[in-house]
Amino acid sequence: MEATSSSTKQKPSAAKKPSGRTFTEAARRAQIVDAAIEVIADAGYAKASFARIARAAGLSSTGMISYHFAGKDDLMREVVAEVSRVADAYVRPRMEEQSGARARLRAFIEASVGLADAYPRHVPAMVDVLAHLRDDDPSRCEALGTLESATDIQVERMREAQRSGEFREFDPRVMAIAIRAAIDATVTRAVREPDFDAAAAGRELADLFDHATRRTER
Amino acid sequence: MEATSSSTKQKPSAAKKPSGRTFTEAARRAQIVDAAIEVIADAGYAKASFARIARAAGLSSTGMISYHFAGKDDLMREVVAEVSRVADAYVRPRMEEQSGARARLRAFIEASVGLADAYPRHVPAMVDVLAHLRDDDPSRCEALGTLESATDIQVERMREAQRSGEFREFDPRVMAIAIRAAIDATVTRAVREPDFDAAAAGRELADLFDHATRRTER
Amino acid sequence: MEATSSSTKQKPSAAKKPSGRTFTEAARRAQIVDAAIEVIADAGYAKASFARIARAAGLSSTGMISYHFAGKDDLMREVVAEVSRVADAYVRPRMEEQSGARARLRAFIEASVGLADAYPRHVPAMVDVLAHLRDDDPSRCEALGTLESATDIQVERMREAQRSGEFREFDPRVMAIAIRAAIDATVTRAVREPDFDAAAAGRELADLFDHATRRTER
Amino acid sequence: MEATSSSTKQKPSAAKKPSGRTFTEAARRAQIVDAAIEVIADAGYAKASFARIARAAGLSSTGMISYHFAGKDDLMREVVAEVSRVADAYVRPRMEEQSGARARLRAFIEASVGLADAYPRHVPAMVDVLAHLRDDDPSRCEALGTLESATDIQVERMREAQRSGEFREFDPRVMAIAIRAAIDATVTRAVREPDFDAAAAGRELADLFDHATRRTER
DNA sequence: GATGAATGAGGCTTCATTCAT
DNA sequence: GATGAATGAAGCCTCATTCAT
Repeated sequence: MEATSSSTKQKPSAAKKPSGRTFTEAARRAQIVDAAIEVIADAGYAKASFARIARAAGLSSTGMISYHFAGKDDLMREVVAEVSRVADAYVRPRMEEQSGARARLRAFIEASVGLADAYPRHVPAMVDVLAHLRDDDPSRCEALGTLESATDIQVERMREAQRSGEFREFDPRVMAIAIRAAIDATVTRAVREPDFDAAAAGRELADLFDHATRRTER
Repeated sequence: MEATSSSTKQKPSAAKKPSGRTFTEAARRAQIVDAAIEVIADAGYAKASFARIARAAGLSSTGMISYHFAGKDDLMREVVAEVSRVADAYVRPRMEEQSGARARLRAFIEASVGLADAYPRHVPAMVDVLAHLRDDDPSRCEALGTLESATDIQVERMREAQRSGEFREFDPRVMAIAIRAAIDATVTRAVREPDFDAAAAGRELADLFDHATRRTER
Repeated sequence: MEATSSSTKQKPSAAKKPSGRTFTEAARRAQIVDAAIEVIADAGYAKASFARIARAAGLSSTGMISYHFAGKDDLMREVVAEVSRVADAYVRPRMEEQSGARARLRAFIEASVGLADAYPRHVPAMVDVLAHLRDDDPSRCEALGTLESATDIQVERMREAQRSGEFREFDPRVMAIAIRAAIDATVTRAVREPDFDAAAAGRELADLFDHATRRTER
Repeated sequence: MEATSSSTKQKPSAAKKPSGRTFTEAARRAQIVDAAIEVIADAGYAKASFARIARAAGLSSTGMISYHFAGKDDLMREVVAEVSRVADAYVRPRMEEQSGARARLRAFIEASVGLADAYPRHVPAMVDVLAHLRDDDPSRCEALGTLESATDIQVERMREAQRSGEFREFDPRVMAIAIRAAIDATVTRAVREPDFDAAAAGRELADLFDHATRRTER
């Protein structure tokens, strides 16, 4: 996972060492990551300074965050990882209890939008963080890698459904991008606007992409 | 050019002198806005400091920017307005030469994605700026207002097409959000990845939403 | 020689337990001092933080250093003391097996430079530490005291050789400063430049100060 | 505040020049460099923080230093350059009015030590800065380059005097290192100890190296 | 004894903005 | 109008040190 060369320069104390992490340290890290998610979702990445995050986490100084994370990159990487973990844990089982490409795509979309109700801040936070990762950013590789692979899996699934005749012919890559973007935008909207019915929007979005992907018999 | 006419609608509190803008002042503002678009697209909103923008504009000091704009908010508002203007000038005629809701939607999508080739930096810059506008941000109202109204117009158009039977029944609001998000994500991708065929992706996206919106006769 | 006796004079507030030091505690202190010497010689005093030293010593936290030393001053004092001890143990016997002021001065210089081969890190580390001791620094008195007394002894020796007619008339204080400075600079050079012949430089330096001090018969 | 700059303020009656603007910046830089020299000489490099230097320069914030210098490296490089300039301006004419290698070496040493009276803080500051330049430091190249070339020139001069028979045979490199180190140590001592007679010490040092270098048999 | 989490001061740097020229 | 020097507030980060376990 962190096998890439970029992470070799990190401090041993801060770099990912799942094994050598104390329980209390893991707890603090989780606490800080949660606070970061909250702040990013509420105030935006640009204003998510260590000072704000520390305050949200009930810490007395920003030094504490630097103590537990190698730097802002490290924290943001962890934010992305945490949201990915939560999203995966939420979405995957809901997908897997369906069979057939259409039903699974629908389940994927509805579950993804459903996250807006279950974890309202996670998705906006992650979208915001990812929007700020640039090519020159060394942390981009790892964080986006996780996401890209998720996209790749979806592309592969859709390609298979095309071969089996369940889906019509289309460019799976463009479709995957559109699905992802539509979900993220909808979730962000749902979180920001109180009277936005996320569940209904999820069904609408699922309908939308069902129509967009299914084989049209004429 | 059309620069002066559109900006006369700005609130007096935000803009300096809506009507009595000198020609040279308008030119300077345009020059700075262009530089800002370039910097935001290349380096991201977070790194788009006055210093960088001034350098990109060939100005000798950041004071010049502060002199011509009421603040960073004002500049960013103008960036959004400029991109909206350009986008509208590009997309609208291509839409209007079509007739029928389906053809017009297709033209809208293809033209919007086509912006990636015509003005590669404009759309990513605007997406980046809008991602940073928050509820507490006073400039949000106006900047988003422009965008929201564009969305509203599209929602209304789709609703009409539903009434006329050209489009199937769906929530036009969710659809509009999805279309916007998909376009933006595709354009951003197209700009960032050199061997991404924007025109082909535009056609794919148009197909996608054509399937998603059209009346399914069964 | 003055190894133990010198530390018994430390202020009670600075040293923990001058006399009643456990064997393991002494070992820990020595281990830390060695690590400090290594880090200072390699990275410089400015970068010799407790964190770095702890890592070099194989310790898991900087708290250990604070536990064993009253503070950074205390550690640095011990570094100086340790190097002094090592240098004295190396240089003194080589001096004492010579007789006559000229031979002894030569032996002193050659042995001092020879330290660069025997303990490459000790002398640069000490020079670096001493360069950072200032008048307002409370640890200056003691650490420099050790060194000053060494200089005083040498001054006295040279004065005697002047009285006996072996050395010409000169200011022994200036001479002592020059000898010390030349040795330190040469050693530092020798350690930093791999193809610097320390032994040859030692002989050159000894020649230099032999010419500079001996009675010139004309 | 502008105690130093007032002396440099020349002909204010002159019309504004395009270089006058650059001049004010140069004045500020000089002011900051002077303050840095003062602080480094008084408190040591380790404690020469931007905060301290800004205070010594009468500036309201450390941001001002960052505004005028690219970073701490840049400032320190300028410190070294300034001291080199001053030292050269002081030493070179005093050397060049002498003829013969012996007289010139003596003039060089006496003038170098004489700097302690003329510019008491310059030499200690530079010695302290140079002691902190490490191999990994990118600014080392330039700063040390200046110094090394000065040493090289001296080495060449001594080599020539050896060929002409004025100097005895010795390793000019070791000699140059020793001379430099002895001068620096003496100057530092002279500055720190109020009742240290720098002029006398300079003569002593000149004697020392005269004996060390001159051809012995006459 | 030893650990490592916590602290808070201070470091350098960047930023948007103001103001005298 | 234009310039660029000055400002002061954050920003992130490192440090020596303390303390409960």
